[in-house]
Amino acid sequence: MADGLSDKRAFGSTIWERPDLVSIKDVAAYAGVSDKTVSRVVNREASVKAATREKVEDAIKELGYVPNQAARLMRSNRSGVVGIMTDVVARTANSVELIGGIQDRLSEAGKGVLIANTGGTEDGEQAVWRTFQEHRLDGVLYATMFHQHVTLAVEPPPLPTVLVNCSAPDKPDLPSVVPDDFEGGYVAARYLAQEGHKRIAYITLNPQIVAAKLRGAAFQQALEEAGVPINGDWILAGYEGPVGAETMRAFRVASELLALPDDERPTAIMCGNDEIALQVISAAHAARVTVPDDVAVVGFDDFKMISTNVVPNLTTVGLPYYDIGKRAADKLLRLLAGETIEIRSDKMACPLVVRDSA
Amino acid sequence: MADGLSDKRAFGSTIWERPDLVSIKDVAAYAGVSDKTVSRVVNREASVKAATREKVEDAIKELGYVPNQAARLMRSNRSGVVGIMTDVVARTANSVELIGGIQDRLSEAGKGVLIANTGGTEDGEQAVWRTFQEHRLDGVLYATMFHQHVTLAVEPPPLPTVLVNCSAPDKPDLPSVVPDDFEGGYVAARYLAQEGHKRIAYITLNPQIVAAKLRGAAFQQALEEAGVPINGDWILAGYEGPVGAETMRAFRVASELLALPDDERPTAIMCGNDEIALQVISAAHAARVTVPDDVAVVGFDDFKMISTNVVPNLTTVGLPYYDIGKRAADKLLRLLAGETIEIRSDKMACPLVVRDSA
DNA sequence: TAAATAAATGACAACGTCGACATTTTTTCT
DNA sequence: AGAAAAAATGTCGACGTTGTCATTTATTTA
Repeated sequence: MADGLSDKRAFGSTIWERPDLVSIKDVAAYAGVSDKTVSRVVNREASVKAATREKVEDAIKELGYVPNQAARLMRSNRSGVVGIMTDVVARTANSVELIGGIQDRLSEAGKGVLIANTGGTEDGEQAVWRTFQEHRLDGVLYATMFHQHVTLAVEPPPLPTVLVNCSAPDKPDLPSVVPDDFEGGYVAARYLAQEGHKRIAYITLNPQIVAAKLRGAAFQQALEEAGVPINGDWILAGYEGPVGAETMRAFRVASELLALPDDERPTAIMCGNDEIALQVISAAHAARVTVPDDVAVVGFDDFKMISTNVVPNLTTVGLPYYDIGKRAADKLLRLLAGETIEIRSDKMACPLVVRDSA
Repeated sequence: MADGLSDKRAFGSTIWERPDLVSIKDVAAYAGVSDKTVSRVVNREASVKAATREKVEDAIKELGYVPNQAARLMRSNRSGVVGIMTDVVARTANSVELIGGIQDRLSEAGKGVLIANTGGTEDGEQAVWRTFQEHRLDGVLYATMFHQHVTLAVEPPPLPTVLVNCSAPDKPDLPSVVPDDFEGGYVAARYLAQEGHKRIAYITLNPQIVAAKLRGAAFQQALEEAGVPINGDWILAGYEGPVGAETMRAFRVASELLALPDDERPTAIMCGNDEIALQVISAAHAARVTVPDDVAVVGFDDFKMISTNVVPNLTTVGLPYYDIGKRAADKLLRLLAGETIEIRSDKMACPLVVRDSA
């Protein structure tokens, strides 16, 4: 066998030889017309006689001609491709929806999509900017995994850019699309208040995170407005450690909360995200406290993998990542079309999804 | 305000004017050398005097020159970009790792990555193949969300292609990289047997799915080899409905299993994936059956979001998606380099991750 | 020091496509 | 039928880069 492998066909059809590429001129010669006429057919321009068009189309099919975008680009200097630059977003569950929304909107507009990871480093980001410029991308969507504040590695961005899920406080002119974490937190807390809860605890994300701050502020405001007392001891961090390397401690925290006597225990726990909520429900089970009868649990993020699989299904606040992606793409497209963008920072509403846990 | 918006600076720095692009000739003129010399500097070719190189590099920096990849491509007809074609994979949690692995390997090799979704339709797939050809991509990684059998919409694939997480039974020559679901199922079942379990149930994925079949067969073989009896009534589907639109029923199924008297109840439940496992654990809690003391639970897939957050943490079989991606990318690169690929279908081992639930 | 060799740089064409403009063919109108 | 207008098609060059080969400049050798 070792010997036979030198044969080109040794691996059957998986050896792709790179056929001499068919150009527009080959087609023109084959069809007996000029290259320009072929160009016209390919680009669906008007003034081509039906008979000619047919002749050309046959030739195209016969020769397997595929237009060379690079050559097109070279004339127009517009690639028709938009870049998505992410820190590590392309590796998280959220990102999936985000990118889906972006892709859907861009492909509607006939744009291609190029995804690149910066790896979270400044060097990485610079390299990506460079690649994007080399490929003459039309624009860039700069997306992060968490809602956070960012500083671009290249200032000002050398290509039209929209921030997605992040904002640049020192560059307020950069358009951005972010979730309205405040509103989401507010809606969730108000819901619990309206359901009659008077003893509400809150297990937070890493407090460093922008989203955590906004949600926390909303929690306080909603309860104040509803006249529900706020117990400072019941606002507890579900994670510990620095951003990006935190460890979960929601189970422990929740267990302590739930170990309180019946009439001192919180009747509702709001959670910084669904992962925390899962730990809280696990803790409730372990403590023989039933959800939602003894404690209501509200999550955040609506990670479907958790929220629809845990029993009881999670009542949670959805992060509209798909819509954020779509909106951001739309914004970039409008920017590219030369429209003036009035609203620099779009905040997308976070809907409360009521299921069984609260 | 409405009026002022016509002013170019109304939106501050977020109006990117497209500056007249700097070409190699501009740099050459500025540096007082020929365009070819600039080209040599840019491409780090040997024979350029240090003084000249410096002059040129200054000019490049001064003018902000960025080479135009399209023009390069037009001469070489090689884009240096690899396409990832997915059904809907870019929208699922698994895919995140898969794509990460691919990206890491490809960027090592200095290749770009272009991700495109087919939307799962034949038309969509054809459109993507076309785009890939138009951009003269070097090669294609054809990835699916589930380990499954596929038929390409364009036969034979017009570009060098490696299948990722799928295989084409009617095209055995197409290189592919898939998880070794059989081995994973085998390891999990054997582990339970070795732990002394004699009454083991299995709640499966949609039985249509390739992975489900392989894992099921492995379950049977492992138990047979271990001399553990197999109860046909305890092999139950955790989902119902057609592939892609199934509904979860693992909670119900598990609840029935767990409602059996203590000495008839399974002492271990193997699950088709971690979502099923989460429902099983939920059911155990509801039935006041403790995990793992009364029932051990083993998941599959190691979705971190579930496996590390539910308490007890899930013992599960990891799907090495990152490695699969990396391996597939590597395989494609070797193919592109003209190497002969000996092994057409790589099966990647699925490691058992022992945590607390079994 | 002149010739021979090596190193550095330059001139020019070509890649595939399409825009500007020119030319030919067809259709319409009188 | 002949002229004018409209439609169809063709010619040519430019886009930015690099390969080929030619030319200039610096270095080594006899």
